[in-house]
Amino acid sequence: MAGPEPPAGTVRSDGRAEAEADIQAGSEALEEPEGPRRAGLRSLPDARSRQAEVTNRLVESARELVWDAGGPSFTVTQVVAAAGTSLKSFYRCFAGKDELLVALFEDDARRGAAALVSMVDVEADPLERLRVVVVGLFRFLTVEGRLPYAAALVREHLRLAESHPDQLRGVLHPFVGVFEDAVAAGQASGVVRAGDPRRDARTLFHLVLSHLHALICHQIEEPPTDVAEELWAFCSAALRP
Amino acid sequence: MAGPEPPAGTVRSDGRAEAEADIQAGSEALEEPEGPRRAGLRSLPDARSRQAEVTNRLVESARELVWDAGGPSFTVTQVVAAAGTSLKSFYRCFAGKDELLVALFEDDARRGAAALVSMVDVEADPLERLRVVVVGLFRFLTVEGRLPYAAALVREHLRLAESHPDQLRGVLHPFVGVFEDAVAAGQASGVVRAGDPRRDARTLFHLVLSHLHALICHQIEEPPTDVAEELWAFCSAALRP
DNA sequence: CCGTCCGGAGAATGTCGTTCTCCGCCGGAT
DNA sequence: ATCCGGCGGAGAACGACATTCTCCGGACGG
Repeated sequence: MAGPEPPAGTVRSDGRAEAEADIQAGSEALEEPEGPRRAGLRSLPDARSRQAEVTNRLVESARELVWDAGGPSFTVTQVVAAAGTSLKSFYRCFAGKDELLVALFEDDARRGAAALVSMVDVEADPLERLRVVVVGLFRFLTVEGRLPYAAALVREHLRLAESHPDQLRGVLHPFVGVFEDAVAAGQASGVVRAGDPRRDARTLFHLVLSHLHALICHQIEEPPTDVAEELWAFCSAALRP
Repeated sequence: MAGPEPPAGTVRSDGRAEAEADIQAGSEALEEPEGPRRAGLRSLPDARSRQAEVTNRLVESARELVWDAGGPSFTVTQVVAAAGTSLKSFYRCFAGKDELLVALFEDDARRGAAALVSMVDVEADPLERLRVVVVGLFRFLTVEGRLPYAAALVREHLRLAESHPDQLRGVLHPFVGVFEDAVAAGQASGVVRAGDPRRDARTLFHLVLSHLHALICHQIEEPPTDVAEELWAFCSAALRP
């Protein structure tokens, strides 16, 4: 995964894939020129791809553990056991547990944003598109057993935003980007009041996460579908011209 | 403010008394009747007040540690050292570190809500009162060096909301109550659209916290005052009839 | 003065993240 | 084929903490 550009996301053919370079710390030694000087090593590319392979397996295992433990309560030892590798390898791939979580969230943000985009693209009306972004993200995170997983994401995301602010900004960018595009499009077609699209996007995003969290903590008793609609009612009122 | 609850606004110099019953687990033995059976003990009331005293000192020490460490990174050992008591006493007062945090937040919520109410009460116009609630809470939490403290509050509040949902609901009730009152008053005088005041109150509250957190994590670069005004612009748009 | 209970000091335990050590193994050099 | 150097696995060691447990002194009713 350290390579210049794995096809990983395929989200949008445009940008927003470059966050990767920032995400993985701990692989600083990799970019030195593989000139004839170091010819004696086992092929560098092999080492890279093996490491990328391990990294992916670690992230996958972490995802599963978070999924069915309903939180990042998993231990590093569990992750490496599930990934069939060793602690040493883990710490060669990530600077620590938090870095793994960041990588996991980055992966999820990419997937989620892709899913969201595909939900939005079937709509033509700008306002309807915006609605689908808000409600769609909410629904995407509340389907079936994904709720506890989403809870972990919401909670840890706040913690990580404080300890790794720069990386987190990059991680959430795909999501916020989708919101931002939708808001900007709404403004362009006059169905959304003027304003900084990025700020509004961030606000909407936080609103979705807040409601999600409230739902998880049983501070709200209504069914998710209703919550989603009420959320959208609030947002659309706030954004109407 | 929801029915049975004491008026959130008044800080009640007594305060704190009945909350203890909920907060401190681990003192099950205290409520047995002090009949002649157990006459041989040192006076029960004394024991209670001494314990309450210790509880207060622990909470105070925790507040200071959170304050100048900028987070709940303090250790239990530090708290008891600062409070001049022992681990044993700590665990007699609280079931664990989290319970202490809950008690701390409860205390702060009461103080903050009181401060908020006194800020609001100088205004007469319902919409203006609502504005002061939103902007006032924001400002209250961003003054001077309170920001890191507020950060800890926001972050841990989410974590605790998952592990102690019932207690947290009670803890935040004072705050949300102030919002709820303001929203309801706004509805009554027609400056706020119809809707469930409690839900809207919760949404506004979460919006304030989200913006606060964004500010803390440097996801927003503007000065706090501007953020507060933009926040209110969003909220007032969402709530206008 | 005595037994009893309270509460302090702090040692012991268990869990984790993180680091460190040892060692087998594989590919290339000789 | 044999030797060598480093990669990676297994997992022990370490350090921080929360939480529990043990011991002990001292106060207080009898």
